[in-house]
Amino acid sequence: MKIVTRFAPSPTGVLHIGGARTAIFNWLFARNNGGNFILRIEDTDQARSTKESEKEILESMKWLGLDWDSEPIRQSERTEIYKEYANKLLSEGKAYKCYVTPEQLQEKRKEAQEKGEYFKYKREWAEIGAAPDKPFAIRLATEDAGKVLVQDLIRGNIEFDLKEIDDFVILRADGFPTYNFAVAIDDFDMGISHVIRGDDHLTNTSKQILIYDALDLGKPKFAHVSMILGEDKAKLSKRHGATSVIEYKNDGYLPEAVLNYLVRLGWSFGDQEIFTKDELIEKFNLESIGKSPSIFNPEKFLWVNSWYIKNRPTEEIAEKIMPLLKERGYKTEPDITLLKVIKELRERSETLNEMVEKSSYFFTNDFEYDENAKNKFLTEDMIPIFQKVIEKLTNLENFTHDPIHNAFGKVMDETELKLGKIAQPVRVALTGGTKSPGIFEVIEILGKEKTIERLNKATRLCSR
RNA sequence: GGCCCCAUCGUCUAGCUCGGUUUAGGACGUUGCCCUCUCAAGGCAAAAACACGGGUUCAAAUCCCGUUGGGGCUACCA
Repeated sequence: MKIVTRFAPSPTGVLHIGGARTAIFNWLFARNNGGNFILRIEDTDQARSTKESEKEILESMKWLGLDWDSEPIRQSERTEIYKEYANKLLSEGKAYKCYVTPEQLQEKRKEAQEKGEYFKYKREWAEIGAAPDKPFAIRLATEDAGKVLVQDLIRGNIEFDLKEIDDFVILRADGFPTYNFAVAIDDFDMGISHVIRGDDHLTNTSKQILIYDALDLGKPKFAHVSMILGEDKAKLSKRHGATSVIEYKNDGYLPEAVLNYLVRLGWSFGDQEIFTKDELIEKFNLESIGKSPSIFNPEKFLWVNSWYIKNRPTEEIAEKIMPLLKERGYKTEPDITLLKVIKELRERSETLNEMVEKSSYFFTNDFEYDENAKNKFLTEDMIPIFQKVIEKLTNLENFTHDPIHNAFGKVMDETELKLGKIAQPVRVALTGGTKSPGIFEVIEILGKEKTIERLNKATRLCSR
């Protein structure tokens, strides 16, 4: 059997963390089995669906490296297909027209709730307000007793009692299918072999099975994954901070890190934490997906990202960081200097954005001096020492790490000061603060001209 | 409320399918130490969990039942 999976977002917002993980699981399962991965846009809710949102979801998918086979399919363009199936059910008496308006139903529902009663749609209401020209919805005629069995690859067999299930609407008065109907039809029509989705759809699955049985269609296999929760164990939402893929992209996360972190939320492979994309494709399986919900942990996510910041090729980091540098007005090219800056800063940054923030003094002379650092380290007694450093560095022909180190050694000998006593003030002079890569590395990257210039400026700041 | 799902360190998880090999392993975070020109990175170490109660069994984190807790669904939304 050909493995075909799908990701079916509704274009009513951004691609969020939970949706992204569902997409990743489906994509991985398809790729692992040499199958197809299909993207289906569930835009049957005309009021809430937007093109912009669809575009953004597609962009997020591309950014994550989740490629799909064949063109994305939009449910809004398939209404005729749904109608056909609905009519088939109608003609077979497995579905019927219902003229009760949503408003009338809302009222009945409210009444029942006020009496503390369980609300269930009753078939005899269907004809209320019936007239030849009145709009109607189509409902599936379901049995009153019996069970529906959901066979889940992750959770095993789950039974739902039919007395809990309404004659639910499959085709709305506006001619659009409801979610459950469109999904069932599409999954069949598109030859989906495995439906991997959040367990918030478990009850929907029972309804979809009812549709398949009424139509006598073959069913896909189902795998319901537990949801991703926020730190307070509530469903992940905006108030838990960033929840969309795009936000993480904008915050300086790498797509590999997002992929890696999310796939490990609910799935594992022994003790392994870091996976390349190829490894994931090779190792991913449904059996190792856990049943319990997982809590989204920003700290671990940050750690995964910092791992990729440290380990991705320098050229790749350079390419990604250049637009960010440009935004700040730092003219830069992918030259040796940028590569050196990245080499030093990647050990100290958890995100690309942080790396940019920490790199300003490499690209501009116009950086701020930290007030405390200035007061503590740029003091009058430093003037002769800075002069010695300037003197030794000026004489250097080969302005690289080791000669610079030697130059400092000479200053240490002559002043009888320890390196720390010299390096820290120099650091403040060159970077404006007390935290930076190793001082010899900083000096090498800055080059002779800028280093001397800044030491001179610092000397002036010392004499106040 | 009803129905459904879930339950190992604070968090992600290994182990559970096929009960003994477990003083329950790894990772993030936390704390301490080492390294050290600062900050990091790195190394080493520590604290930290089988929700509870019953069974079954010679033996249970592993199997069964219940309780509790958490989550989801309960629309002519998806």
